Amino acid sequence: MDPIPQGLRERKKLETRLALARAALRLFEERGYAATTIDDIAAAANVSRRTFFRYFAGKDEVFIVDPEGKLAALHVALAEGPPEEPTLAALRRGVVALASAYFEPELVRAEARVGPREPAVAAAGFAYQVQWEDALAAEVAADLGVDLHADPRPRIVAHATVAVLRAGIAAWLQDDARDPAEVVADTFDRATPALEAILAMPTA
Amino acid sequence: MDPIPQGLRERKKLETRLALARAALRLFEERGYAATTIDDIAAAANVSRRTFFRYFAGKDEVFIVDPEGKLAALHVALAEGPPEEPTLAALRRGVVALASAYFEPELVRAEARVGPREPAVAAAGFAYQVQWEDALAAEVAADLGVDLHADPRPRIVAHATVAVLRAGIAAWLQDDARDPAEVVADTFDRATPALEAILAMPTA
DNA sequence: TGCCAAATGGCACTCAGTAGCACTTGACAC
DNA sequence: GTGTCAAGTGCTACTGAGTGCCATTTGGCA
Repeated sequence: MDPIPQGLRERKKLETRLALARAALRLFEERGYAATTIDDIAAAANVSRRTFFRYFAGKDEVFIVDPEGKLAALHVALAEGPPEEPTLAALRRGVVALASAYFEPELVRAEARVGPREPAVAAAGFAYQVQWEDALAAEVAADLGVDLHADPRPRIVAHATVAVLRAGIAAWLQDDARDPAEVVADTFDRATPALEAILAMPTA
Repeated sequence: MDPIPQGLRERKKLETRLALARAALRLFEERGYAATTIDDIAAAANVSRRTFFRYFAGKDEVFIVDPEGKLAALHVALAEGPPEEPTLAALRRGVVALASAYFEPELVRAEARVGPREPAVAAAGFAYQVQWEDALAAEVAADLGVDLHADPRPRIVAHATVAVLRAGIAAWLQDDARDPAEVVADTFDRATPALEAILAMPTA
């Protein structure tokens, strides 16, 4: 999210979103995910149940902000390079874009705390990750000029790239001081030889 | 699933499961996922709504069979090698086990047809994939003697390995004639140099 | 100050998912 | 065969997720 929202309206929205997420985090840890209703979360955040759904798509996505915007940012990042650039350069821009776009540290930390104990929360986050993998795989397939269904390399390198992103975020969680995009970029650079080896895989 | 269930009871169970999955596949394609209720599916399969939930955990998992059993099979496969074997040997056994255990071609094809159009169905399948990635990552971390949260390699190689599995299944979908486990094993073998390159990643 | 649009709250509704209990039907011993 | 047991099933009732609609409030702006 923007670090300093413009008007009062935008500031209040951010405040409401964080209040809902904080309430959910607290309640999930106090009594568990299943035992917490959306009514509970909304009441704890002093808004109506109806408002909860105006901020989040569901109980399992209460730590996820604007997934459509993130996917759009990924697509933009993949498309904005020069036509002749190496395949990996586009992937690097993609993961860095995901790590910077709309990055809300408090929600990332909340998901990292609740996710391991509540599979539904982890699965919700993972569902969007699949879209990133699809976008990355399509980019690689187009770049190599191969069929996504016949050649395994685009999918494998896409999965590995998302794993790099997740590993980078995990490293950032251990060390808040650095910028998440920078940590992810570092991780990607160290993984580059491995990603190149995937692209060098024999195709048949 | 077992190709030839033992008694009448077991055969009827398999029949009911497939009837539900077939009805769901047909209805999803006819009128879409959201417009299909579980009542519709159960009615089309001539069972009660209550029975549907005795076979599947939810509408989004109507093509998924016994995920706990698959995860257990993975853990068994990872554990059964000799202590000194190479890390990749255990991973190979793991994905081959996943490709063979409880493999029901009709349901795999159904999920492949509906998944791309219905994100909820795809997400349900991928949710279990996360557990496999966790298991594989833990295996690799233990094998390398490193911390899963500090060293990115276990997660990246685990993601890539699951991508190999998915790519193998995708290849099998294009060519039913071969055994799925065999196709996955082939894909894994071609990816081996790339997986080794991931393990060779600099750690800091 | 007054208008407009965004945001919210409340209500009513559908449907997913669960619990409990009664009933039916394979499996198996005799 | 016959009886017994357990697995599987149907039915009913309930909670809670998620949505559509409309009235009300509130911030942005002329």
